[in-house]
Amino acid sequence: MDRVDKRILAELQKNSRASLQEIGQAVGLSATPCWSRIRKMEESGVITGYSVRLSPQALGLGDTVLIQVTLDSHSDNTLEKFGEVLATIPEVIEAHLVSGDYDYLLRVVVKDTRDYERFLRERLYTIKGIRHSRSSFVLRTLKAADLPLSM
Amino acid sequence: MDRVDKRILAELQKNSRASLQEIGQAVGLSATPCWSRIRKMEESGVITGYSVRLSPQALGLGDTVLIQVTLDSHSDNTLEKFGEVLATIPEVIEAHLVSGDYDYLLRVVVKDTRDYERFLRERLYTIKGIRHSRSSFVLRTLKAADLPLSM
DNA sequence: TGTGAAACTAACTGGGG
DNA sequence: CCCCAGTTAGTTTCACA
Repeated sequence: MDRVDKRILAELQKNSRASLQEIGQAVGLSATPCWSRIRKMEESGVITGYSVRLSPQALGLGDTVLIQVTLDSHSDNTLEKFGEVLATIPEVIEAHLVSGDYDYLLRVVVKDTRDYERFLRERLYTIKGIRHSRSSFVLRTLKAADLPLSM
Repeated sequence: MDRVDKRILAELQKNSRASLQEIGQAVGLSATPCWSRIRKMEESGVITGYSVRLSPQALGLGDTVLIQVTLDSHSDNTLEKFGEVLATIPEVIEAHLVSGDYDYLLRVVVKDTRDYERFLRERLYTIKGIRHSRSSFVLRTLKAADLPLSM
């Protein structure tokens, strides 16, 4: 992992379908070494896959909500069970077990506020063991989630 | 956007470098219609780009921290300024303006807890206008961030 | 809208600096 | 390590059902 590898990753973050020639051009190398560097990073686990960026809005998912969840109990069993239930809920696209004031942070996508009300009623409030939850609607997103490669 | 389009998107979310033949196989179509459906979704804005999934750990970014930030003032100007400063901090990989108890939720990646202490001292606490911040370390991530296509 | 073949472009392999 | 040239595989276009 040198400076050139990081620049290649930055190019792939911008557009993973760019040709090896385009990437090579951007980092000042021919296609062949770019290809072998990328392969090495795939093998070493730096690159874990290739994905597509989708517009939630265009898919009819206009609202993102961040939910802080506090559980009744912090036993291994309760945490495990809660995680398993979350895995089955499509609206929950992220779930993090965290330290601090609450236990879980969820990221949920829904059509609109009406749909969110349905989500709470049908999905979240039917889960046993939730002591407390607190919702925050995302009003604006200022930064997306690419990893920093300059540090 | 029909059922087949969604299945194509699901395949691309799993692996955006799969060949059109592989995608076609998965959705029961030949390569050509897959290609034209993908092109249409690119043009209509459903697909906004192609990216690479990287391992934060493999890049030496072992800790993720979620920070709730409350600002002193909620004037347009303050919010704007704060957003501009955040944009320049590489450790901040996500920033959401939210409704509710606090104003911003940040997602920050750092090497370790020592590095987080540095981040707080050098980056976050030097920003004017922060009334209060509350950090939660991510202990475990149970679900990643692909959009649901089954709903 | 779909299929299948033809033309084109990019990914991959190996030889040489 | 890198470049270049040749081979293989994938993408894009087109004629037709």
